[in-house]
Amino acid sequence: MGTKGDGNRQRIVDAADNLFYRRGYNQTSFQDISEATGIPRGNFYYYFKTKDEILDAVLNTRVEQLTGILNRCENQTQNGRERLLLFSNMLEKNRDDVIESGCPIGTLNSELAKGDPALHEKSRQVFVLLRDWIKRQFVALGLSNADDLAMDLLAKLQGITVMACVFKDVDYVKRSHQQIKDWINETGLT
Amino acid sequence: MGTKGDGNRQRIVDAADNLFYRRGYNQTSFQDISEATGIPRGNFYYYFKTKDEILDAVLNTRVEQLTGILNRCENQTQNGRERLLLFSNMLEKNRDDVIESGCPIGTLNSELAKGDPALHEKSRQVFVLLRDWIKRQFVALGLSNADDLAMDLLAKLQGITVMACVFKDVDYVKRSHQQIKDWINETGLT
DNA sequence: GTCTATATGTAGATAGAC
DNA sequence: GTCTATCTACATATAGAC
Repeated sequence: MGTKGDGNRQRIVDAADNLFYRRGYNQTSFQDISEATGIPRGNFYYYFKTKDEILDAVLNTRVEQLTGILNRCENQTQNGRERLLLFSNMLEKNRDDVIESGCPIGTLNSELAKGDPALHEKSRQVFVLLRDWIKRQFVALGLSNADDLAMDLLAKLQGITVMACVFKDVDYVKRSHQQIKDWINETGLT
Repeated sequence: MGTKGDGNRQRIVDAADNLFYRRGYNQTSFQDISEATGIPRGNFYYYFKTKDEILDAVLNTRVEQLTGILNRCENQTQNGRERLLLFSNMLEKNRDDVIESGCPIGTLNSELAKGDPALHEKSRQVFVLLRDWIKRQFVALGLSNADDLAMDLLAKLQGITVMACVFKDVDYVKRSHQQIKDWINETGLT
């Protein structure tokens, strides 16, 4: 509700978002975020009581960003298949980051799965959002196994990002994204 | 080369292997390993100079274990397709652990990708071993795009493990492993 | 609201007695 | 070879001046 500090609060969240992705949550210290923003460590506690609360804010931001992406896909076409292709194309733009650091939500989820279950649950919500949106597109195509297909598409995307990060192979990523698009175009056709 | 301490050394490696999988490398402390083994912290430095050396020993153990698994698959049949199915069946047995903590080599790779490149490179070698073995089975089937198919199979497996760990859904894992087996059986048939 | 100084805990790593 | 005591660095978190 404040007016002045909100800018600083968002700068902390944005820097944390980036660092949690590139170095991981546990390996990102307050000092790292402080150096990235120029805001002193002690000041963080004016906006957040704990590091967990920063993570919570980061995940909220990611949900908002993903919602924006999905809304843009929805606004461009009414056809479920075309929406899925648009979404796939948007992911493809992050190719270089994926090769370097993996999928932002996938790797964060893997990391948090090994620690506090409450944190893991929060990170899972980003996947829930995405799964439901993909499912709705398949439902719009009249497919009865829409939820299974949503899981399959997510698994394909996650599999590619893991392998991309392991082997750092641009050509592999290009080829695999084409396979994804082919699969979207074929799926559910008689 | 010693005679007495080798048992303790292996106990440290085995406990670290398990903890690195369930909690992650960075989140596993010497105290954790100490409590798991009953061996005092300070004693570790008789066997390993740094924590990185423990990781190195763990990765060597994993390479050996994986080599053993692959050899067993090779000894049971000469047919590449059947070997791949045997391997897939072996992975399926780890279903509960995968749901809880993900793929041992996949999640470790994701974690190490965000830190020291030298550590990441070591963990990548486990994937290289696996990729080459799968490739050889496709080559034995006379398929010219064997390496691409090996990457595709690895991506499928990794995608399933990520989603399994995110959503903790046993039925999803069962269904997906059946898809893998179907794919292995179809691939390369005219 | 902002910043410095500091409290408290724990990490990896070392020294040296036995 | 084994173990205890300890060093140094850095983590999250707090207190309080401005």
